[in-house]
Amino acid sequence: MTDYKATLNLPHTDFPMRGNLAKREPEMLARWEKNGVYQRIRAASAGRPKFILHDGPPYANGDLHLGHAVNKILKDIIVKSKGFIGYDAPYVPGWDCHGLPIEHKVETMIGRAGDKVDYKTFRAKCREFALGQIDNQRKGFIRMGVFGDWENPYLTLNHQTEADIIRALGKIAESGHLVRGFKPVYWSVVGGSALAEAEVEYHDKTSFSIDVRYKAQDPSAVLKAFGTDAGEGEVGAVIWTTTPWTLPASQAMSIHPDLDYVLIQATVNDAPARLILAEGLLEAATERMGLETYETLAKVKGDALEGLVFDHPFYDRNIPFLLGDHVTLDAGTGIVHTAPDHGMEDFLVCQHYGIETLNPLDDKGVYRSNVELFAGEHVYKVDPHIIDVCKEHGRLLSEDKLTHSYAHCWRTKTPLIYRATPQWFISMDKEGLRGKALEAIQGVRWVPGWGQNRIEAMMEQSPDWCISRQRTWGVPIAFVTHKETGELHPELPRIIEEVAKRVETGGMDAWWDLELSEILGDEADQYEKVTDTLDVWFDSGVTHESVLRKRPELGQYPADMYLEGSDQHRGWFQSSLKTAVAMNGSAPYKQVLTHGFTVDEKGYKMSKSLGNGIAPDEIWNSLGSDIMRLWVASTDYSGEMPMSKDILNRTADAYRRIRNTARFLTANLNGFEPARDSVANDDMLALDRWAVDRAYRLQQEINDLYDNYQFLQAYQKIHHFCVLDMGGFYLDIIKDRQYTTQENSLARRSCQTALYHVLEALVRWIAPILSFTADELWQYIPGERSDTVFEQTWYDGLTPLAADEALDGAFWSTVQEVKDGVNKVLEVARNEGRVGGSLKTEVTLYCDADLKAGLAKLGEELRFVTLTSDARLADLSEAGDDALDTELEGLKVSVAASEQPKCARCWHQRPDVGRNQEHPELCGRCVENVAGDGEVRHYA
RNA sequence: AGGACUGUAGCUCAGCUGGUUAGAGCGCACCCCUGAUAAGGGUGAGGUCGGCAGUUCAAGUCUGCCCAGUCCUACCA
Repeated sequence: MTDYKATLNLPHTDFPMRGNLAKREPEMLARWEKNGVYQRIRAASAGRPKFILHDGPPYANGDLHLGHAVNKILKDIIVKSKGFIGYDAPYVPGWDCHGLPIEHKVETMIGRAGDKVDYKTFRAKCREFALGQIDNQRKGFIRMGVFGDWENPYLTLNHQTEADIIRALGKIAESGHLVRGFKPVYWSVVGGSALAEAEVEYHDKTSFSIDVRYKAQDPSAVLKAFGTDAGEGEVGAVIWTTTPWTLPASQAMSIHPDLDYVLIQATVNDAPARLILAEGLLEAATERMGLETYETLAKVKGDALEGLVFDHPFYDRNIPFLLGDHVTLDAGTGIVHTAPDHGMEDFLVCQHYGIETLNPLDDKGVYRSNVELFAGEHVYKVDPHIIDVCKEHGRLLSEDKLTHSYAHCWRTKTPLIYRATPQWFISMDKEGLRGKALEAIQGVRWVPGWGQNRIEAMMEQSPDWCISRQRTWGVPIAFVTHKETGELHPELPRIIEEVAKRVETGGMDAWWDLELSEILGDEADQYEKVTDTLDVWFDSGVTHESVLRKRPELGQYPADMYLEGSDQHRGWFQSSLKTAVAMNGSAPYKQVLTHGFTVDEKGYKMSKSLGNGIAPDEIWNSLGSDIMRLWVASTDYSGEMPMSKDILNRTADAYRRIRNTARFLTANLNGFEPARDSVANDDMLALDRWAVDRAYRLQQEINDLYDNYQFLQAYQKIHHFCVLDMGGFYLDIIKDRQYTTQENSLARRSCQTALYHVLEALVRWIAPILSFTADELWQYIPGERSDTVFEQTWYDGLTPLAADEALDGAFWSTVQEVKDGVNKVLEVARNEGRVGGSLKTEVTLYCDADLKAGLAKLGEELRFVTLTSDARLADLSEAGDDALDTELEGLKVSVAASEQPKCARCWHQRPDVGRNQEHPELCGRCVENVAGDGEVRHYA
């Protein structure tokens, strides 16, 4: 038997079937770095319209987790796809470098600033630490295939950036949005410093527990509010507290608007007294106060009592009833003594009612000289004295001790107090920032749309933004204030600029080292430097100023897009918006895209304790970054993003399918030189023109999907194209023609031309997502081409079917339905054991008139579409019992095993096999292909 | 506890303004092929559309409640 295999044009390529990505990706990264892919893209896209995605800086601490990966990969897909769409889309990654977490890390390494090491050394160490973290994270981002200017990222710790942050602060101050105020913070009286929430530990502490009565100034008003005039004796409200030391700062009492409050008749100190407290705590409270007999006189909702005024237990001070949702029935009396100096909720309630703080305690926890009765006493020791004073005034209703969990300083292990301290705020309302911000929100495109509601709600409720921190590792609030008045120096802009210039060269230490006389001359001794640092949210919040405007390759305001996790509505989206509106009166972004968080396959968040987390390096070291990227693209980022080993494996399956489709296309371009062998579209066979048309149409869809950030849809379309249009139809059909026709025949070159066009398109479609694979594939496609696929835009060599095309899209759609019908009938026969492979069969298609006329257009080539050795057309009316219905109206199909001899070359079973003496094992067309002028094909 | 979002076959997703037996791909099962071969082709089985109640002639699609999950309310980035 002659070996005719050698006469076939079988596919061949060196593009490997298996990605082996974990090994190959690093090689590709090395090549990209060596050839400067990012710079090449910049050069290739120079002059195009810009699309600026401004990077939200991750915090420069900790190893990368999947959330980082999702964020950076989404950004990368956008940046790359915008490139293919035709934009110049530079990407400057950034890092957020200041702040408490780094400070903490460094503290554990070298000790506390101002204690074990001096501040300057401490800051230097923080800087060094942050840079180390950045290096680690950067390696990871690069490994994920994210393109950007990794050599020159923006860092909030760059001297230039620090200087610009200070300038931004100055701008905001100039515009009048900045106010100085007070705010309670956790304060360590032993350490003499403010603490962040993260530095608070909770330990048991024994405190005094007292009930105190506040006397109504106008009893009749209270009675009226209760709608009664019953009872006798003083009218008073009862509060309960475990912090008697806060009573000197007591300025109000809070009640809940929806709770029921009762007025009871009781006896206190042998005198009749009427007391107010919450009905829900009546029993517990009266028992605690030892009120054995009492009588309820009236009951009313809290909101009916708002504004009633009482006397302070021992000061001449008005104490009003305020309404607050924070009041509960957990303990006490349902009436909360309210000292804005010493509680966050107290502070907020009072702020709402316009009650300011008193600031009675100094840094060491000692009452200031202006505090009556207790001046000079220490907060830790004053409780008994205060209780005595209450008793003397007849205000004390109960006294006990209580052990409870209480906030302690993590360093000194001493109890903490809340203490109102002077702070700098960006006011939401002083200059109408809130209203302007809400207006700016309207002009932004929020993806998905609910992001707008979310940020609007936050902006509406947002309290003034406290931007000052009593920390070491942060950009200094470079203000100079008058020692007596606390007022900002009138020459603020000049001072800011003086400082900024120094910081540009010397870093933030320049501020701490600065002698005021250098910039203020003789008046220096009247002023002092503010020692607070900026909230790190301010650093990143003003990158629209310090980075977006400043970097020449960006140089644009506002950015086209900000893209972060949904938590950043509260974070960066908001801080950026506030600062931008304060400085420029507009939003810093045109579009905001939000993604959800990663969860496991059951929808639970990833956590160490559940052990359900998957680290990015696990993925890129096993399956490869492209699989991780494909997972990102194939997951709906608008909600939770489930991830598991199983999901990853599914993703890898899909990857292989796309890769193998590309590989098959490549393999069939073996020997094809596009410049030499391409066939003009008009000369191509009908089916080949159809394939190119499919790609043409799909490319338009894909362009729009990428352009609108619908990566999931783009991925699915690409995948379906590979599976359905190509694998299940086109490629299956053209194999015969590819393999059997003459190498340089029109039949084959037409097909190769189509495959080439499809491949050129496909490699670009997948590039934003499967960056490694696309660029690997790029090297195997014939023809002259750029160094990387990323220097390209979408392939422009695709041609749609002509409007007057005889075999149009609808025709081929019908052919696919016919093929489905044949397959079903074939499968029936196969299951009955009557037939095996489709080439061993002959089919008869019984068609109605329309269908028959249509299919007749394919003439003798119908069998190549059905993949059978013979395919005959017949009238539907001729169908016998062996013809089975199909899902296509007007089509019945019968199948029979072919009786004809098998051609040794093309494996079709044809009656003309053996007619040629020279090639007795071949069918007619194979003889023609092997020894003649070659078979002619018209359609398929 | 409040605010926002999510919940359609084992997995990833479609299901427009409510209207025929809820779709696709993957996976799975079975079959074919062995000239894409650690590939390829075909057929098929899988869903009380988170649950309950309601509006409606009609609900996956509207309303309410409930359940589960995620993010934010903690100044922590």
